[in-house]
Amino acid sequence: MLKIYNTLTGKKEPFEPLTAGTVKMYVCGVTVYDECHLGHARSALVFEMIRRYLEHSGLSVTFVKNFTDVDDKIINRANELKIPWQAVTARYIDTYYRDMGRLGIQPATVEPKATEHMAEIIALVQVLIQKGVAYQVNSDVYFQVEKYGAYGRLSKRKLDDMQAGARVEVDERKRHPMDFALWKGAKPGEPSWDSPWGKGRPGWHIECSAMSMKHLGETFDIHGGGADLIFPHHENEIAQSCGATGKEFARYWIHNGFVQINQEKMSKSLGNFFTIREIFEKWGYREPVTAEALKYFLLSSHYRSPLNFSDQALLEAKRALDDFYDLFGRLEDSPSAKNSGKISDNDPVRKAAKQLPKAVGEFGEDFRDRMDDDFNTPDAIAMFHKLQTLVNTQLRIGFSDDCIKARDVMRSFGKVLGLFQLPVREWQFQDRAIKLEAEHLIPDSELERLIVERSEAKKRRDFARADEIRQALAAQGITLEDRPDGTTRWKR
RNA sequence: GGCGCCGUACCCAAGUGGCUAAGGGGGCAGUCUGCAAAACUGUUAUGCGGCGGUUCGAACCCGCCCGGCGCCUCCA
Repeated sequence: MLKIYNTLTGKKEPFEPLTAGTVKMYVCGVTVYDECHLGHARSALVFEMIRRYLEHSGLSVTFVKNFTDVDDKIINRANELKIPWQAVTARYIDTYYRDMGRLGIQPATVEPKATEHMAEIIALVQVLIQKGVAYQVNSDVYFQVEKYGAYGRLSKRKLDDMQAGARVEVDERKRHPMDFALWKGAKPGEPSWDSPWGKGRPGWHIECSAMSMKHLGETFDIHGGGADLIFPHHENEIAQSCGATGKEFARYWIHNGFVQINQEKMSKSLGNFFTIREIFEKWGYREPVTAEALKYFLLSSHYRSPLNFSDQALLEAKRALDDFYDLFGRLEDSPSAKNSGKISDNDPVRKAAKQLPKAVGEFGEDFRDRMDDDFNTPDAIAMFHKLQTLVNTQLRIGFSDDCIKARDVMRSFGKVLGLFQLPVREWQFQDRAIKLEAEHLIPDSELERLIVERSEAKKRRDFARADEIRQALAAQGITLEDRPDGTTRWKR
Protein backbone atom coordinates (compact mmCIF):
# COMPACT_ATOMS: atom_id res chain seq x y z
CA MET A 1 0.00 0.00 0.00
CA LEU A 2 1.49 3.27 -1.13
CA LYS A 3 1.77 5.89 1.57
CA ILE A 4 2.37 9.52 0.71
CA TYR A 5 3.32 12.36 2.99
CA ASN A 6 0.56 14.92 2.56
CA THR A 7 1.56 18.50 3.30
CA LEU A 8 -2.06 19.27 3.99
CA THR A 9 -2.25 16.94 6.99
CA GLY A 10 1.44 16.74 7.84
CA LYS A 11 1.23 12.97 7.86
CA LYS A 12 1.96 9.95 5.73
CA GLU A 13 -1.36 8.72 4.46
CA PRO A 14 -2.44 5.67 2.49
CA PHE A 15 -2.89 6.75 -1.09
CA GLU A 16 -6.36 6.06 -2.38
CA PRO A 17 -7.09 7.64 -5.73
CA LEU A 18 -10.49 9.14 -6.35
CA THR A 19 -11.12 6.65 -9.11
CA ALA A 20 -9.56 3.25 -8.57
CA GLY A 21 -6.77 2.51 -11.01
CA THR A 22 -6.23 6.07 -12.16
CA VAL A 23 -4.32 9.04 -10.84
CA LYS A 24 -4.83 12.63 -11.77
CA MET A 25 -1.87 14.74 -10.85
CA TYR A 26 -0.92 18.36 -11.37
CA VAL A 27 2.52 19.79 -10.84
CA CYS A 28 3.40 23.46 -10.97
CA GLY A 29 5.86 23.86 -13.78
CA VAL A 30 7.97 26.89 -14.44
CA THR A 31 7.41 30.55 -15.02
CA VAL A 32 9.23 31.02 -18.29
CA TYR A 33 11.32 34.11 -17.77
CA ASP A 34 14.77 32.55 -17.32
CA GLU A 35 16.72 29.35 -17.70
CA CYS A 36 15.98 26.42 -15.41
CA HIS A 37 18.37 25.75 -12.58
CA LEU A 38 19.16 22.66 -10.57
CA GLY A 39 16.21 23.29 -8.28
CA HIS A 40 13.88 23.00 -11.22
CA ALA A 41 15.69 19.86 -12.24
CA ARG A 42 15.10 18.33 -8.83
CA SER A 43 11.43 19.10 -8.91
CA ALA A 44 11.05 17.79 -12.43
CA LEU A 45 12.97 14.63 -11.62
CA VAL A 46 11.14 13.97 -8.39
CA PHE A 47 7.73 14.21 -9.98
CA GLU A 48 8.81 12.20 -12.96
CA MET A 49 9.95 9.50 -10.55
CA ILE A 50 6.61 9.68 -8.76
CA ARG A 51 4.74 9.46 -12.02
CA ARG A 52 6.82 6.53 -13.18
CA TYR A 53 6.37 4.71 -9.92
CA LEU A 54 2.62 5.19 -10.00
CA GLU A 55 2.57 3.83 -13.55
CA HIS A 56 4.88 1.04 -12.52
CA SER A 57 2.33 0.20 -9.83
CA GLY A 58 -0.26 -0.32 -12.52
CA LEU A 59 -2.04 3.00 -12.24
CA SER A 60 -3.06 5.02 -15.23
CA VAL A 61 -1.67 8.50 -14.65
CA THR A 62 -2.85 11.76 -16.14
CA PHE A 63 -0.03 14.14 -15.45
CA VAL A 64 -0.48 17.85 -16.03
CA LYS A 65 2.46 20.23 -15.80
CA ASN A 66 1.88 23.83 -16.72
CA PHE A 67 3.82 26.75 -18.09
CA THR A 68 3.10 30.08 -16.49
CA ASP A 69 3.65 32.37 -19.44
CA VAL A 70 2.10 35.61 -18.21
CA ASP A 71 3.63 37.19 -15.17
CA ASP A 72 5.30 40.32 -13.86
CA LYS A 73 8.71 38.72 -14.07
CA ILE A 74 8.19 37.99 -17.74
CA ILE A 75 7.21 41.59 -18.38
CA ASN A 76 10.26 42.81 -16.51
CA ARG A 77 12.49 40.49 -18.43
CA ALA A 78 11.03 41.64 -21.73
CA ASN A 79 11.72 45.25 -20.77
CA GLU A 80 15.26 44.39 -19.75
CA LEU A 81 16.00 42.61 -23.01
CA LYS A 82 13.97 45.10 -25.04
CA ILE A 83 12.10 42.34 -26.80
CA PRO A 84 8.38 41.46 -26.87
CA TRP A 85 7.19 39.44 -23.89
CA GLN A 86 6.12 36.63 -26.24
CA ALA A 87 9.73 36.35 -27.36
CA VAL A 88 10.77 35.88 -23.74
CA THR A 89 8.31 33.09 -23.10
CA ALA A 90 9.06 31.39 -26.41
CA ARG A 91 12.78 31.49 -25.71
CA TYR A 92 12.51 30.00 -22.24
CA ILE A 93 9.98 27.38 -23.21
CA ASP A 94 12.55 26.25 -25.76
CA THR A 95 15.34 26.16 -23.21
CA TYR A 96 13.04 24.32 -20.82
CA TYR A 97 12.48 21.56 -23.37
CA ARG A 98 16.16 21.52 -24.25
CA ASP A 99 17.11 21.02 -20.58
CA MET A 100 14.40 18.49 -19.82
CA GLY A 101 15.44 16.62 -22.94
CA ARG A 102 18.99 16.48 -21.70
CA LEU A 103 17.80 15.17 -18.38
CA GLY A 104 15.77 12.53 -20.14
CA ILE A 105 12.50 13.74 -18.67
CA GLN A 106 9.42 12.78 -20.60
CA PRO A 107 6.79 15.39 -21.33
CA ALA A 108 3.71 15.35 -19.14
CA THR A 109 0.40 14.11 -20.47
CA VAL A 110 -0.76 17.68 -20.85
CA GLU A 111 1.43 20.79 -20.69
CA PRO A 112 -0.96 23.71 -20.72
CA LYS A 113 -0.05 27.36 -20.96
CA ALA A 114 -1.74 30.11 -19.01
CA THR A 115 -2.14 32.30 -22.09
CA GLU A 116 -4.16 29.57 -23.74
CA HIS A 117 -6.65 29.45 -20.88
CA MET A 118 -7.83 33.02 -20.64
CA ALA A 119 -11.48 32.09 -21.10
CA GLU A 120 -11.30 29.60 -18.23
CA ILE A 121 -9.41 32.03 -16.04
CA ILE A 122 -11.88 34.84 -16.62
CA ALA A 123 -14.83 32.51 -16.04
CA LEU A 124 -13.29 31.37 -12.77
CA VAL A 125 -12.79 34.94 -11.58
CA GLN A 126 -16.40 35.71 -12.47
CA VAL A 127 -17.62 32.79 -10.39
CA LEU A 128 -15.57 34.00 -7.45
CA ILE A 129 -17.10 37.46 -7.72
CA GLN A 130 -20.58 35.99 -8.00
CA LYS A 131 -19.98 33.89 -4.92
CA GLY A 132 -18.96 36.98 -3.03
CA VAL A 133 -15.42 35.85 -2.22
CA ALA A 134 -13.76 38.21 -4.68
CA TYR A 135 -14.22 41.91 -5.34
CA GLN A 136 -13.38 44.36 -8.06
CA VAL A 137 -11.38 47.53 -7.46
CA ASN A 138 -11.14 49.63 -10.60
CA SER A 139 -9.76 47.23 -13.19
CA ASP A 140 -8.30 44.82 -10.62
CA VAL A 141 -9.99 41.88 -8.95
CA TYR A 142 -8.93 40.57 -5.53
CA PHE A 143 -9.66 37.41 -3.65
CA GLN A 144 -10.97 38.15 -0.17
CA VAL A 145 -9.09 35.77 2.11
CA GLU A 146 -11.34 36.29 5.12
CA LYS A 147 -14.21 34.79 3.15
CA TYR A 148 -12.39 31.50 2.94
CA GLY A 149 -12.44 29.95 6.40
CA ALA A 150 -9.75 27.36 5.82
CA TYR A 151 -7.21 29.90 4.59
CA GLY A 152 -3.80 28.93 5.95
CA ARG A 153 -4.57 25.25 6.33
CA LEU A 154 -1.92 24.08 3.91
CA SER A 155 0.86 26.35 5.11
CA LYS A 156 -0.16 25.94 8.75
CA ARG A 157 -0.53 29.57 9.55
CA LYS A 158 -3.29 31.90 10.62
CA LEU A 159 -4.28 35.15 9.02
CA ASP A 160 -3.71 36.95 12.29
CA ASP A 161 -0.19 35.58 12.67
CA MET A 162 0.70 36.66 9.18
CA GLN A 163 -0.60 40.14 9.70
CA ALA A 164 1.62 40.57 12.71
CA GLY A 165 4.94 40.14 10.96
CA ALA A 166 4.32 40.23 7.27
CA ARG A 167 5.88 43.04 5.38
CA VAL A 168 2.78 43.78 3.44
CA GLU A 169 2.58 46.86 1.33
CA VAL A 170 -0.14 49.13 2.47
CA ASP A 171 -2.73 49.01 -0.24
CA GLU A 172 -5.79 50.86 0.92
CA ARG A 173 -7.88 49.37 -1.81
CA LYS A 174 -7.59 45.88 -0.39
CA ARG A 175 -10.03 44.83 2.30
CA HIS A 176 -7.43 42.65 3.99
CA PRO A 177 -3.66 42.93 3.58
CA MET A 178 -3.42 39.29 2.52
CA ASP A 179 -6.02 39.62 -0.23
CA PHE A 180 -4.35 38.73 -3.49
CA ALA A 181 -4.91 39.64 -7.12
CA LEU A 182 -6.99 37.40 -9.35
CA TRP A 183 -6.90 39.88 -12.21
CA LYS A 184 -4.66 42.86 -12.82
CA GLY A 185 -5.59 45.76 -15.04
CA ALA A 186 -3.00 46.33 -17.74
CA LYS A 187 -0.83 49.37 -18.03
CA PRO A 188 -0.08 50.56 -21.55
CA GLY A 189 2.28 48.20 -23.37
CA GLU A 190 1.68 45.28 -21.03
CA PRO A 191 0.23 42.00 -22.21
CA SER A 192 -3.53 42.13 -21.87
CA TRP A 193 -6.75 40.33 -22.62
CA ASP A 194 -10.29 41.65 -22.70
CA SER A 195 -12.30 40.96 -19.60
CA PRO A 196 -15.43 42.21 -17.84
CA TRP A 197 -13.07 44.40 -15.77
CA GLY A 198 -11.29 45.90 -18.73
CA LYS A 199 -8.06 44.93 -20.40
CA GLY A 200 -5.76 43.03 -18.10
CA ARG A 201 -4.02 39.79 -17.19
CA PRO A 202 -4.39 37.10 -14.58
CA GLY A 203 -2.81 37.27 -11.14
CA TRP A 204 -0.15 34.74 -10.31
CA HIS A 205 -2.16 31.91 -8.77
CA ILE A 206 -5.37 31.77 -10.72
CA GLU A 207 -3.92 30.16 -13.83
CA CYS A 208 -3.05 26.98 -11.95
CA SER A 209 -6.55 26.71 -10.55
CA ALA A 210 -8.07 27.20 -13.96
CA MET A 211 -5.76 24.82 -15.78
CA SER A 212 -5.84 22.05 -13.21
CA MET A 213 -9.63 22.12 -13.04
CA LYS A 214 -9.96 22.19 -16.79
CA HIS A 215 -7.67 19.24 -17.41
CA LEU A 216 -8.28 17.17 -14.30
CA GLY A 217 -11.65 18.20 -12.91
CA GLU A 218 -12.65 20.15 -9.83
CA THR A 219 -11.24 17.54 -7.48
CA PHE A 220 -8.15 15.53 -8.33
CA ASP A 221 -5.62 13.34 -6.60
CA ILE A 222 -2.18 14.89 -6.39
CA HIS A 223 -0.88 18.41 -6.57
CA GLY A 224 2.84 18.95 -6.36
CA GLY A 225 5.64 21.45 -6.58
CA GLY A 226 8.64 22.82 -4.75
CA ALA A 227 8.32 23.51 -1.05
CA ASP A 228 8.57 27.23 -1.71
CA LEU A 229 5.22 27.13 -3.45
CA ILE A 230 3.35 26.07 -0.32
CA PHE A 231 2.84 29.70 0.56
CA PRO A 232 1.44 31.73 -0.97
CA HIS A 233 0.97 29.96 -4.29
CA HIS A 234 -0.67 26.70 -3.28
CA GLU A 235 -2.49 28.21 -0.34
CA ASN A 236 -4.07 30.68 -2.72
CA GLU A 237 -4.84 28.06 -5.31
CA ILE A 238 -6.79 26.15 -2.70
CA ALA A 239 -8.66 29.25 -1.61
CA GLN A 240 -9.63 30.15 -5.17
CA SER A 241 -10.55 26.67 -6.25
CA CYS A 242 -12.52 25.70 -3.19
CA GLY A 243 -13.99 29.17 -3.11
CA ALA A 244 -15.33 28.67 -6.60
CA THR A 245 -16.48 25.06 -6.45
CA GLY A 246 -17.21 24.51 -2.80
CA LYS A 247 -15.52 21.15 -3.28
CA GLU A 248 -12.27 19.62 -2.20
CA PHE A 249 -9.49 20.67 -4.58
CA ALA A 250 -6.37 18.47 -4.60
CA ARG A 251 -6.39 15.62 -2.11
CA TYR A 252 -2.68 14.93 -1.66
CA TRP A 253 -0.16 17.75 -1.66
CA ILE A 254 3.42 16.73 -2.35
CA HIS A 255 6.33 19.14 -2.00
CA ASN A 256 9.95 18.53 -2.78
CA GLY A 257 12.78 19.99 -0.69
CA PHE A 258 15.29 22.52 -1.91
CA VAL A 259 18.63 22.11 -3.52
CA GLN A 260 21.19 23.94 -1.45
CA ILE A 261 24.64 25.32 -2.01
CA ASN A 262 26.78 25.37 1.10
CA GLN A 263 23.72 24.63 3.22
CA GLU A 264 21.81 27.58 1.80
CA LYS A 265 18.83 27.46 -0.46
CA MET A 266 19.74 27.74 -4.12
CA SER A 267 17.72 30.62 -5.43
CA LYS A 268 17.58 33.40 -7.91
CA SER A 269 17.53 36.05 -5.23
CA LEU A 270 20.64 34.72 -3.50
CA GLY A 271 22.37 34.32 -6.84
CA ASN A 272 23.90 31.01 -5.80
CA PHE A 273 22.34 28.85 -8.48
CA PHE A 274 23.62 26.62 -11.24
CA THR A 275 21.56 26.37 -14.37
CA ILE A 276 20.99 22.97 -15.87
CA ARG A 277 22.74 24.13 -19.02
CA GLU A 278 25.86 25.14 -17.06
CA ILE A 279 26.10 21.77 -15.41
CA PHE A 280 25.82 19.89 -18.68
CA GLU A 281 28.28 22.14 -20.44
CA LYS A 282 30.89 22.30 -17.73
CA TRP A 283 30.82 18.75 -16.61
CA GLY A 284 32.47 17.24 -19.62
CA TYR A 285 30.67 13.94 -19.96
CA ARG A 286 28.19 13.19 -22.68
CA GLU A 287 24.68 14.29 -21.87
CA PRO A 288 23.09 10.94 -20.99
CA VAL A 289 25.95 10.26 -18.59
CA THR A 290 25.68 13.62 -16.88
CA ALA A 291 21.91 13.24 -16.75
CA GLU A 292 22.14 9.91 -15.04
CA ALA A 293 24.71 11.13 -12.54
CA LEU A 294 22.38 14.00 -11.71
CA LYS A 295 19.45 11.66 -11.32
CA TYR A 296 21.40 9.35 -9.07
CA PHE A 297 22.55 12.29 -6.99
CA LEU A 298 19.09 13.80 -6.70
CA LEU A 299 17.39 10.50 -5.86
CA SER A 300 20.03 9.41 -3.37
CA SER A 301 18.42 11.55 -0.73
CA HIS A 302 14.73 11.63 0.10
CA TYR A 303 12.66 13.98 -2.04
CA ARG A 304 11.50 16.07 0.93
CA SER A 305 14.95 16.61 2.43
CA PRO A 306 17.16 19.52 1.60
CA LEU A 307 19.98 18.41 -0.65
CA ASN A 308 23.37 20.04 -0.77
CA PHE A 309 24.86 20.23 -4.24
CA SER A 310 28.57 20.15 -4.87
CA ASP A 311 30.90 18.98 -7.57
CA GLN A 312 32.14 16.29 -5.26
CA ALA A 313 28.65 15.02 -4.53
CA LEU A 314 27.97 14.72 -8.24
CA LEU A 315 31.26 12.90 -8.72
CA GLU A 316 30.36 10.42 -6.04
CA ALA A 317 27.14 9.73 -7.85
CA LYS A 318 29.05 9.25 -11.06
CA ARG A 319 31.44 6.81 -9.45
CA ALA A 320 28.63 4.78 -7.94
CA LEU A 321 27.14 4.46 -11.41
CA ASP A 322 30.55 3.55 -12.84
CA ASP A 323 30.49 0.46 -10.66
CA PHE A 324 27.06 -0.59 -11.87
CA TYR A 325 27.92 -0.11 -15.51
CA ASP A 326 31.22 -1.84 -14.97
CA LEU A 327 29.32 -4.85 -13.69
CA PHE A 328 26.92 -4.75 -16.61
CA GLY A 329 29.93 -4.60 -18.89
CA ARG A 330 31.58 -7.61 -17.33
CA LEU A 331 28.37 -9.56 -17.76
CA GLU A 332 28.28 -8.66 -21.43
CA ASP A 333 31.94 -9.23 -22.24
CA SER A 334 32.39 -12.86 -21.44
CA PRO A 335 29.67 -14.27 -19.28
CA SER A 336 31.16 -17.74 -19.58
CA ALA A 337 34.40 -16.81 -17.86
CA LYS A 338 35.08 -18.98 -14.87
CA ASN A 339 37.19 -18.15 -11.91
CA SER A 340 36.29 -20.86 -9.48
CA GLY A 341 39.59 -22.67 -9.28
CA LYS A 342 40.86 -20.91 -6.20
CA ILE A 343 37.61 -20.80 -4.26
CA SER A 344 37.23 -23.77 -1.99
CA ASP A 345 33.86 -25.38 -1.38
CA ASN A 346 33.54 -24.08 2.16
CA ASP A 347 34.70 -20.56 1.33
CA PRO A 348 32.36 -17.88 2.71
CA VAL A 349 32.11 -16.52 -0.82
CA ARG A 350 30.15 -19.57 -1.87
CA LYS A 351 27.78 -19.16 1.01
CA ALA A 352 27.27 -15.48 0.21
CA ALA A 353 26.63 -16.21 -3.44
CA LYS A 354 23.81 -18.55 -2.50
CA GLN A 355 21.78 -15.51 -1.48
CA LEU A 356 21.68 -14.22 -5.03
CA PRO A 357 18.69 -16.17 -6.38
CA LYS A 358 16.61 -15.20 -3.38
CA ALA A 359 17.58 -11.55 -3.65
CA VAL A 360 16.72 -11.56 -7.35
CA GLY A 361 13.39 -13.23 -6.67
CA GLU A 362 12.40 -10.86 -3.92
CA PHE A 363 13.74 -7.70 -5.47
CA GLY A 364 10.43 -6.54 -6.87
CA GLU A 365 8.62 -6.91 -3.60
CA ASP A 366 11.37 -5.22 -1.61
CA PHE A 367 11.52 -2.41 -4.10
CA ARG A 368 7.79 -1.87 -3.80
CA ASP A 369 7.95 -1.86 0.00
CA ARG A 370 10.50 0.90 -0.01
CA MET A 371 8.94 2.99 -2.73
CA ASP A 372 5.53 2.55 -1.17
CA ASP A 373 6.92 4.27 1.90
CA ASP A 374 6.60 7.81 0.57
CA PHE A 375 8.91 7.13 -2.38
CA ASN A 376 11.98 6.18 -0.37
CA THR A 377 14.42 6.27 -3.25
CA PRO A 378 17.59 6.26 -1.10
CA ASP A 379 16.45 3.02 0.47
CA ALA A 380 15.61 1.63 -2.96
CA ILE A 381 19.03 2.58 -4.27
CA ALA A 382 20.61 0.74 -1.34
CA MET A 383 18.88 -2.41 -2.61
CA PHE A 384 20.55 -2.04 -5.97
CA HIS A 385 23.90 -1.88 -4.24
CA LYS A 386 23.18 -5.01 -2.28
CA LEU A 387 22.21 -6.89 -5.39
CA GLN A 388 25.30 -5.58 -7.13
CA THR A 389 27.52 -6.97 -4.39
CA LEU A 390 25.82 -10.35 -4.59
CA VAL A 391 26.32 -10.55 -8.35
CA ASN A 392 29.97 -9.62 -7.94
CA THR A 393 30.29 -12.30 -5.32
CA GLN A 394 28.72 -14.88 -7.58
CA LEU A 395 31.05 -13.84 -10.39
CA ARG A 396 34.04 -14.63 -8.22
CA ILE A 397 32.93 -18.23 -8.25
CA GLY A 398 31.74 -18.16 -11.81
CA PHE A 399 29.01 -16.94 -14.04
CA SER A 400 25.49 -18.17 -13.44
CA ASP A 401 22.13 -17.37 -14.99
CA ASP A 402 21.20 -15.55 -11.82
CA CYS A 403 23.76 -12.90 -12.72
CA ILE A 404 21.87 -12.14 -15.90
CA LYS A 405 18.56 -12.25 -14.07
CA ALA A 406 19.93 -9.80 -11.52
CA ARG A 407 21.11 -7.47 -14.25
CA ASP A 408 17.72 -7.60 -15.92
CA VAL A 409 16.03 -6.86 -12.62
CA MET A 410 18.32 -3.89 -11.99
CA ARG A 411 17.76 -2.49 -15.44
CA SER A 412 14.05 -3.03 -15.33
CA PHE A 413 13.44 -1.53 -11.88
CA GLY A 414 16.08 1.09 -12.55
CA LYS A 415 13.78 2.45 -15.19
CA VAL A 416 11.44 3.77 -12.51
CA LEU A 417 14.30 5.86 -11.19
CA GLY A 418 15.64 6.66 -14.64
CA LEU A 419 18.84 4.73 -13.90
CA PHE A 420 20.77 1.92 -15.60
CA GLN A 421 19.18 2.41 -18.98
CA LEU A 422 22.23 3.15 -21.12
CA PRO A 423 24.10 0.61 -23.21
CA VAL A 424 27.39 -0.08 -21.43
CA ARG A 425 29.44 1.18 -24.33
CA GLU A 426 27.83 4.59 -23.98
CA TRP A 427 28.85 4.95 -20.39
CA GLN A 428 32.07 6.88 -19.76
CA PHE A 429 34.25 5.70 -16.96
CA GLN A 430 37.19 7.99 -16.38
CA ASP A 431 37.27 11.41 -14.84
CA ARG A 432 36.23 14.00 -17.30
CA ALA A 433 39.44 15.99 -17.61
CA ILE A 434 41.45 12.93 -18.40
CA LYS A 435 38.75 11.64 -20.66
CA LEU A 436 38.63 14.77 -22.75
CA GLU A 437 42.35 14.58 -23.35
CA ALA A 438 42.30 10.89 -24.03
CA GLU A 439 39.74 11.28 -26.75
CA HIS A 440 42.14 13.35 -28.73
CA LEU A 441 45.33 11.53 -28.00
CA ILE A 442 44.77 7.84 -28.60
CA PRO A 443 42.73 6.39 -31.42
CA ASP A 444 41.13 3.06 -30.70
CA SER A 445 43.20 1.29 -33.33
CA GLU A 446 46.44 2.39 -31.69
CA LEU A 447 45.04 1.38 -28.34
CA GLU A 448 44.21 -2.10 -29.58
CA ARG A 449 47.68 -2.40 -31.06
CA LEU A 450 49.30 -1.52 -27.73
CA ILE A 451 47.13 -3.97 -25.87
CA VAL A 452 48.18 -6.75 -28.22
CA GLU A 453 51.82 -5.75 -27.89
CA ARG A 454 51.55 -5.78 -24.14
CA SER A 455 49.86 -9.13 -24.14
CA GLU A 456 52.72 -10.54 -26.27
CA ALA A 457 55.24 -8.98 -23.94
CA LYS A 458 53.51 -10.68 -21.04
CA LYS A 459 53.65 -14.00 -22.81
CA ARG A 460 57.40 -13.80 -23.13
CA ARG A 461 57.47 -12.55 -19.52
CA ASP A 462 58.81 -9.16 -20.54
CA PHE A 463 57.00 -7.44 -17.69
CA ALA A 464 59.07 -4.33 -17.99
CA ARG A 465 57.65 -3.65 -21.44
CA ALA A 466 54.15 -4.69 -20.30
CA ASP A 467 54.25 -2.24 -17.41
CA GLU A 468 55.63 0.46 -19.63
CA ILE A 469 52.58 0.18 -21.86
CA ARG A 470 50.22 0.07 -18.90
CA GLN A 471 51.73 3.21 -17.47
CA ALA A 472 51.74 5.03 -20.76
CA LEU A 473 48.04 4.34 -21.18
CA ALA A 474 47.29 5.18 -17.55
CA ALA A 475 48.84 8.56 -18.13
CA GLN A 476 46.18 9.12 -20.75
CA GLY A 477 43.34 8.00 -18.55
CA ILE A 478 43.04 4.48 -19.83
CA THR A 479 42.85 1.68 -17.31
CA LEU A 480 43.69 -1.86 -18.28
CA GLU A 481 42.23 -4.86 -16.57
CA ASP A 482 43.64 -8.31 -17.17
CA ARG A 483 40.81 -10.74 -16.90
CA PRO A 484 40.91 -14.33 -15.71
CA ASP A 485 40.34 -15.68 -19.22
CA GLY A 486 43.50 -14.00 -20.46
CA THR A 487 41.85 -11.12 -22.30
CA THR A 488 42.40 -7.47 -21.45
CA ARG A 489 39.64 -4.92 -20.94
CA TRP A 490 40.17 -1.24 -21.10
CA LYS A 491 38.21 1.69 -19.78
CA ARG A 492 38.60 5.35 -20.42
C1' G B 1 7.90 38.53 15.94
C1' G B 2 4.71 34.13 13.88
C1' C B 3 4.87 29.21 11.71
C1' G B 4 7.60 24.94 10.13
C1' C B 5 11.78 21.62 9.11
C1' C B 6 16.42 19.49 10.33
C1' G B 7 20.91 17.87 13.47
C1' U B 8 22.74 9.70 12.64
C1' A B 9 30.53 7.71 11.82
C1' C B 10 35.82 11.36 8.34
C1' C B 11 31.93 12.70 4.16
C1' C B 12 26.98 11.58 1.86
C1' A B 13 22.58 9.16 3.67
C1' A B 14 18.23 5.42 5.24
C1' G B 15 15.95 4.13 9.71
C1' U B 16 10.87 7.49 13.60
C1' G B 17 9.27 2.48 19.89
C1' G B 18 11.75 -3.69 20.36
C1' C B 19 16.73 -8.73 16.76
C1' U B 20 23.97 -7.14 16.44
C1' A B 21 21.81 1.41 13.89
C1' A B 22 20.62 0.11 6.01
C1' G B 23 23.51 1.62 1.80
C1' G B 24 27.41 4.51 -0.67
C1' G B 25 32.17 7.22 -0.63
C1' G B 26 36.85 7.48 1.94
C1' G B 27 40.52 5.10 5.40
C1' C B 28 42.91 0.67 7.31
C1' A B 29 43.92 -4.78 7.01
C1' G B 30 43.44 -9.10 4.01
C1' U B 31 42.13 -12.49 -0.48
C1' C B 32 43.12 -12.58 -5.69
C1' U B 33 47.12 -10.74 -9.29
C1' G B 34 53.97 -11.35 -12.55
C1' C B 35 52.71 -6.15 -11.05
C1' A B 36 48.19 -3.80 -11.33
C1' A B 37 43.11 -2.82 -11.93
C1' A B 38 38.51 -4.65 -10.82
C1' A B 39 36.02 -7.63 -7.43
C1' C B 40 35.33 -9.94 -2.70
C1' U B 41 36.10 -10.31 2.85
C1' G B 42 36.98 -7.98 7.54
C1' U B 43 37.31 -3.34 10.00
C1' U B 44 35.93 1.99 10.72
C1' A B 45 29.01 5.11 15.62
C1' U B 46 28.16 0.58 23.02
C1' G B 47 26.05 5.19 19.99
C1' C B 48 22.13 8.66 16.73
C1' G B 49 23.43 17.62 18.84
C1' G B 50 23.03 18.21 24.66
C1' C B 51 20.28 17.52 29.27
C1' G B 52 16.06 15.67 31.61
C1' G B 53 11.31 12.80 31.31
C1' U B 54 7.60 8.84 29.67
C1' U B 55 8.20 3.42 28.89
C1' C B 56 9.78 -3.27 30.50
C1' G B 57 12.31 -0.96 26.26
C1' A B 58 13.76 5.39 22.52
C1' A B 59 18.00 7.61 17.45
C1' C B 60 12.61 7.22 17.09
C1' C B 61 7.50 9.89 21.90
C1' C B 62 7.37 14.51 25.48
C1' G B 63 9.93 19.00 27.65
C1' C B 64 13.92 22.34 27.81
C1' C B 65 18.58 23.93 25.74
C1' C B 66 22.38 24.40 21.77
C1' G B 67 23.32 24.58 16.47
C1' G B 68 21.66 24.96 11.22
C1' C B 69 17.87 25.92 7.58
C1' G B 70 13.26 27.40 5.40
C1' C B 71 8.50 30.07 4.82
C1' C B 72 5.86 34.61 6.25
C1' U B 73 8.02 39.11 -0.46
C1' C B 74 9.27 36.59 -6.42
C1' C B 75 11.25 31.68 -6.02
C1' A B 76 11.15 24.34 -7.83
